[in-house]
Amino acid sequence: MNKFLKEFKDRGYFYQCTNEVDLSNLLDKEKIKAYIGFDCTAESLHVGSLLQIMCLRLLQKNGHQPIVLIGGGTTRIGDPSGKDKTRKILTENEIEKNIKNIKNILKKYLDNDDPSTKPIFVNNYTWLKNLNYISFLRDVGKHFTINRMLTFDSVKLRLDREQSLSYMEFNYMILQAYDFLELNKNKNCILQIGGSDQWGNIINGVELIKRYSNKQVYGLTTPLITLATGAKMGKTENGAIWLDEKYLSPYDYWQFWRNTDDGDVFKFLKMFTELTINEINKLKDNNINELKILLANEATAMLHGKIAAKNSQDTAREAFSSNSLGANLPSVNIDAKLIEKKINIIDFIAISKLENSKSEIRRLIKGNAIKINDDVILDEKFIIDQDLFKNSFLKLSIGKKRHIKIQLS
RNA sequence: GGAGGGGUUCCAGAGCGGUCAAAUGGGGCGGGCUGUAAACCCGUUGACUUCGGUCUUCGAAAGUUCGAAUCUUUCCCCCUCCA
Repeated sequence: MNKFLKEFKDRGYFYQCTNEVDLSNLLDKEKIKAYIGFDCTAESLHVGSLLQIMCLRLLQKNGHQPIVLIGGGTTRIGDPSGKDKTRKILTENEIEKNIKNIKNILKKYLDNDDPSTKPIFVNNYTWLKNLNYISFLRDVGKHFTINRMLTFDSVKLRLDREQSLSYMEFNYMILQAYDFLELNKNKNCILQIGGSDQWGNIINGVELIKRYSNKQVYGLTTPLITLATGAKMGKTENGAIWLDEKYLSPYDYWQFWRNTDDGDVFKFLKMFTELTINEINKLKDNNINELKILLANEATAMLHGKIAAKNSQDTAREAFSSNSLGANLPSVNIDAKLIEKKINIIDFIAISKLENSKSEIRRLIKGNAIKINDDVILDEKFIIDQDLFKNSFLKLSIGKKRHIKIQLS
């Protein structure tokens, strides 16, 4: 089997392929261009897209050139795959802003120097916006039958559940197929990679190119990652695990990986680090918590850099082990004048905006969840005074995992 | 356009004049056990509180009533069937 494909499988990226044997042979013979599309509904990417990003890196490592398609056009329509409801339609400004953010994150992950493998960024709005309806129907639309379109999950599930599907969304798969055709014609792209939920959209592209240009192209999908607990990866109640440090600090990102379920550690080491499969296999007997730290370090370093990863590890050790104050803990500034007024613990936490409901803070206090400098606070009327600040820092803990540095200013 | 069904707290989903800040389940949060894991157990889950209570919630508005998520009227939205 082709080296790229083998690693793709070994790392657990593989779910389905339109024609594995032919693709493998082709990859042995030549360097290709492959594309992955990212939609720009959200302001940033989160770990849910990380597997796709890892695929781009793997392409580059094997000398292939990734095309990153940003769905500026299709985001204006909304992919019905896996959705029960029509998505909210974003404004032009929001979309433009999102595209910029997403691009910046991807650039962090990809090698932008080697001219033969550096990513080609394209935005499908550039071609979709100029489509002429009549000629599009005649040239592209004639290759699709409604009969077949109705059989695709993205459409079928929506109809089966008696959820409405607008004509606009119904067209999504045709537009994505057209993207592939466009990239094939103009960039000689012959492979599309995507999540397993994209399978329908991908084969539509493959078939369209076959009918339109009589060319053979390929599709490859990655599995939907579910956690050992069965939940979907990437979202927590506190929000998504963003890849942008504006939305999630490197420390919190590190913590996300550090808190990986035991059953997912090896899977994630393979998927989200670039340790070789051999190296990973040799780790079988290591302490599971050491492995989680390794995972957190590798994943954080890849995104935020080695220094950030190291800092996060140090901070975590300090925050969790001793009475010391982690230097890199997320910090909050508070006006020194307020402390002079001797405010109580509830107001203190409320002012620092770490919780926005005083009732919630009261509940936390009742539940032994609040600590100041590692001492549990049980008294709602506890007064915060100057003496608690050592070198003008105070360590506030909310629950076992949230440790925050409060700083006087 | 006609006929029916429905909109309840994060979600699902009960309630159908007072005992309702609203059952139950899920999720979340906190605690315990542990390993910053899982499983399990316990608590909690509208806001404010001088911890006595007070205030705002059941699509929107108006009304009936001592009292309404529950009844009436109008309006908005969703779904199903017929045309």
